[in-house]
Amino acid sequence: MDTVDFAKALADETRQKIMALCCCKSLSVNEIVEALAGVTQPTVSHHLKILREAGLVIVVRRGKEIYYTLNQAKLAQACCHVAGTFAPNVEVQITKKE
Amino acid sequence: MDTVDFAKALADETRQKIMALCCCKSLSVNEIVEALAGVTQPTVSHHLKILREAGLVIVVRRGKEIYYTLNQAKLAQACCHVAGTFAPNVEVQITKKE
DNA sequence: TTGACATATAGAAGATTATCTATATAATAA
DNA sequence: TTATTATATAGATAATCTTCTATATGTCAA
Repeated sequence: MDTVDFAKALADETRQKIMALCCCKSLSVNEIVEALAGVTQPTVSHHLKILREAGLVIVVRRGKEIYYTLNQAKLAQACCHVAGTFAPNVEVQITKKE
Repeated sequence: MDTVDFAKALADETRQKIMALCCCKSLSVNEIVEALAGVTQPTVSHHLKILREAGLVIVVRRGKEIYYTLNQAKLAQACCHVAGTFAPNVEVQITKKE
């Protein structure tokens, strides 16, 4: 992924809250809306779209609900790519996966 | 550093060009302006201010000129922090420094 | 001190983004 | 099919950000 697109996807507080929420579990849009408290459903959908287009979330439909999960591997990879691009003298690596 | 501030500092194409330019060498503001070609000096100064406030550049004055260098260590550290925050199941580490 | 050069800051204009309300689309249940 | 629930999209508004021009500040040399 392009480093500018990646940085832009990260560069919003609400989006980072959403990322933190669904980084380790699958949440439906409504669950995210409830967890955020103070943000409307269309706003959450808007942010999810940006994360989706950046390839940072995994999307699964189950019945009426759509579940979002942060793609940790993709995110870690993008972080390493940024470090590799702008800090070539520092070795940043993914050392272990689960 | 806050992950939102870090992401915002990265989230601009011109800023990333500046980062790439002075990631491995010290450049004066005018040298950056010349290298960018198409961006005015005040615009460059504006972006350098944002990078400075994010702690991502090292600033040294030599005579009339002010030299900027990207702080690779800080940048790599911030990348690892982002990965650690949002991808806790992936191990991203600084494995070697120079 | 004055002039020249390098960089920063102020303020305005235009572009992009975040957010809202209203509404459309999709899936399910009755 | 119709009603209900879940999510997405459209369009408007406000805030934020990028960029410019004009100007101020800082440094050095004459």
